[in-house]
Amino acid sequence: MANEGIAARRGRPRDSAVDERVLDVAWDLLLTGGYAALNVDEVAERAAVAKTTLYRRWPTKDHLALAVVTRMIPFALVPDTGDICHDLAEFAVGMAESLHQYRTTGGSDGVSPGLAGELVAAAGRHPDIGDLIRALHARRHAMALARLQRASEREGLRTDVDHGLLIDQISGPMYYRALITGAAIDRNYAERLVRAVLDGAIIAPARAGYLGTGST
Amino acid sequence: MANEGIAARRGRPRDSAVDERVLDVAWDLLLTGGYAALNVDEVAERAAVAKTTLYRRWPTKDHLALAVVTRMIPFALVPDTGDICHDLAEFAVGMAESLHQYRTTGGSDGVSPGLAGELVAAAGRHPDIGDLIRALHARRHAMALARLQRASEREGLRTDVDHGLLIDQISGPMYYRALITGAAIDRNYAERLVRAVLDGAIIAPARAGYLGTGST
Amino acid sequence: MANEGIAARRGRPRDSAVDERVLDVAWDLLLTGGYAALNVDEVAERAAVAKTTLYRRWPTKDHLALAVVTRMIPFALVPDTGDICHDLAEFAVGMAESLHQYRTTGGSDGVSPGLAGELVAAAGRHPDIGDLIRALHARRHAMALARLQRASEREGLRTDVDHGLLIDQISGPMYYRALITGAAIDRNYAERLVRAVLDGAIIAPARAGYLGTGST
Amino acid sequence: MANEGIAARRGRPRDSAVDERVLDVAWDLLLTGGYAALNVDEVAERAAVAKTTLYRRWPTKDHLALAVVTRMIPFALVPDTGDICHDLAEFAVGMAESLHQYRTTGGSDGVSPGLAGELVAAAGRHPDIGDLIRALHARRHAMALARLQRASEREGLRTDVDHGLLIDQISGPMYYRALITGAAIDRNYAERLVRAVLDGAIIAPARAGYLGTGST
DNA sequence: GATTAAACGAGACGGTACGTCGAGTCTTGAA
DNA sequence: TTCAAGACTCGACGTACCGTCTCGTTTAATC
Repeated sequence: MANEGIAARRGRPRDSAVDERVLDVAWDLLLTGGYAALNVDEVAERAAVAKTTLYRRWPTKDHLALAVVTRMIPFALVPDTGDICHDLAEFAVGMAESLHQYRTTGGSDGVSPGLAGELVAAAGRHPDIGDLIRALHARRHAMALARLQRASEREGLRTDVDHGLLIDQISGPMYYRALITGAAIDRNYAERLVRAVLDGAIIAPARAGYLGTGST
Repeated sequence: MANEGIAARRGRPRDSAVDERVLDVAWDLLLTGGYAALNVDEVAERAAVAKTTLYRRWPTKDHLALAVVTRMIPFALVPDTGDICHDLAEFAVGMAESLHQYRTTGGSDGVSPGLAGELVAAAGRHPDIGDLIRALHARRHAMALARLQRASEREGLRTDVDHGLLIDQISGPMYYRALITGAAIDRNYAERLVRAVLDGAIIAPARAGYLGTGST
Repeated sequence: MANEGIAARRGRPRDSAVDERVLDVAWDLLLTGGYAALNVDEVAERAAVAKTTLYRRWPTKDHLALAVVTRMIPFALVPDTGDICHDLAEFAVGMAESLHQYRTTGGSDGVSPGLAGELVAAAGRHPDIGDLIRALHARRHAMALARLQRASEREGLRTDVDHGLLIDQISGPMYYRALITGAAIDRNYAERLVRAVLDGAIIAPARAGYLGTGST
Repeated sequence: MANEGIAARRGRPRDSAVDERVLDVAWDLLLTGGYAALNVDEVAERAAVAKTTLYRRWPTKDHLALAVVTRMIPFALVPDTGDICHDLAEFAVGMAESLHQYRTTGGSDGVSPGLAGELVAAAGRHPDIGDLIRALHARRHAMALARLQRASEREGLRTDVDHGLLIDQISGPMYYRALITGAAIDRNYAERLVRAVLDGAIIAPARAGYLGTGST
């Protein structure tokens, strides 16, 4: 997102320390007071950076916010331990943790969508931000798809179920709760969700795997 | 949202025509230019209403937007025809249609979250808006739960599946696509989703019901 | 300012207690926070009076303010003890005291014109208020003129000096200091002023009168 | 009022053309409709200046008004021709002319205090405006004092009269009439006033000077 | 006693302007 | 060229306060 021109360009080179200072400050503001507290002037002042410099790197406050967030909040990845139940559950838990972080920035009440909501809105305001976010999710989707593919081949996942749909059934409820209903998204919910989704999608033997039968 | 106290209220009563004019104008602006075009001054002027009056009823632009939207975009309800597959599919389709409307206000590209994203952000900015939205969804959730309960009793829905989770698995992906991935949410997707979710949740005979086997 | 038509009018008569309550409250607000604190809504609420009622009596906040002020701040009159020096000095001192009161409303610093300035502005905004104020001053002017006339006849005041001018030379500096320069207006200044003005206007014997030679 | 730092300041320098445009427009509005017509939004628009820029220079509408006025209405100075009678008369006439300008802005009736009244009120509302105005008058006062001092030395002005008081006796009535009584303040009045004040303050020979005996 | 005229309390309403906030651009001088 | 500083534009928001209007209620004089 920042710079990296290849050929040594004329003139004074960009100070890479700037990126760091700015993103740190911005993250701090986001943590403290949420999106509303992310004020460009404030960021510039605290980071001892000119607004010009700032805008040279991020064309918009929204872009800055996205940069901060993608840097600080890990994007849930899909592990591959060989146990699809376990891996999907971990995937869901990672997602839950990310979303929880979004929720709790700005001293929020833990129910409101918080930062995540603002980023969704930002995606609506700036097509390129939308593209970025969608690309990010597409990457994750592809990763999950690949994992499911391997599960089909090795772990008895039914091949007649729509893998994409299956991923939606896991990711969707997480975001739904985070953004809309405000319901809790913890490890317990993540695991129950994965179990429910996989139930019926896996041929017998796998059913007795990692997640057991569990109860709420 | 407006008034209707029962006991003879003192003072000049609120002019209910104001609500109508304002909401109409606001809706028009939203349709035309999206959330960014919803300008309080403009609304006031076009509706021939003083800004003070406007702020007396909706304390914030966000509140006004929510009012407009809840009035103009029908909230998907859960029908009850006796066929749970069909009913849930209709429910999902209704939701899809609502979300599609959110997406396409303001001449959007049909991929970005559009108005819905802004409302989610608004829910994060104003606790009371969050509460309202959550209450709305809770009402819908309860309605769906009741429908599933009846399905357990009459239509062979397995009783050992978590009904709440089941609803999340339907609503979640819809919102996920609407707000995050930008993927299409049409009748086809809605039906596939419901089929996938119910598959395994219903005891044999029902499987051959309304939705058939279908294909992407 | 209030009412009391002569012939008993039809309908409910005005409640004279209202005037009192309102003026008391208004005066209190003026004292506490100056003209800026004189808020019509606040007055109405504190006096437990409807704004309608209030506006039925004083067509404007400015009118109300004037009413309050003319009720609470005594208008300097011209005494007649037979000693023109003494009487004019007392007159000036009375004026000084009134102006001091204006100055010190609203926790002022004692230099700013305070309430008096606002009333002057009000006189500029509403012709009728201007007329009222001018009439008030005209009345005082006439009174002073009459006093000077008697001084001409009995106390050796030179008849070739312009009495009107003489009054201006006394009143003027008082208001000038109160409204413009912020200089002190106390008894000392009042007396020095009168002495200076009368000096030369009075035939010898009076010069050794009430005010002596004084210094400062 | 504008800038003029000496040391080369960092950052974009203030555009001095802005001051000019704004003050011109504001003056125009004042002339046309008086203080009530001095509308910040209007000024900004007509001067093609952002409101923010405007408020950066004048923190308040009142401050702007004062700036306009001090720029456009010449402040009466004290000439020195060697004839104290003549000079003071000119001084008074200058003051009269200024005050007349204040009175006649906004198509006033020529009796009400007009703009001057509003400025007096402004001085009461904002301590710094009061300070500015008082400083302005203090400067004039000092100038007049100096002139009187020279008159004492060269023109036979009695040294035992209080020069400050003498100035008050000239300035005071002018402002008194302008702000309070609404009486005319023309050259004739100014000259009569000066004559009356100096009469008795000057040792014989000077009495037959510039102003003669005059009549109303 | 019924009617009627006016005052009153409460509070919504219209209108106008003010001052503020924040985003993003532009113009300097210095590195 | 980049950077720091800071002025500038643009646009909207929310607030404040004034004075009017519309109810329903109360008080008294009149029929």
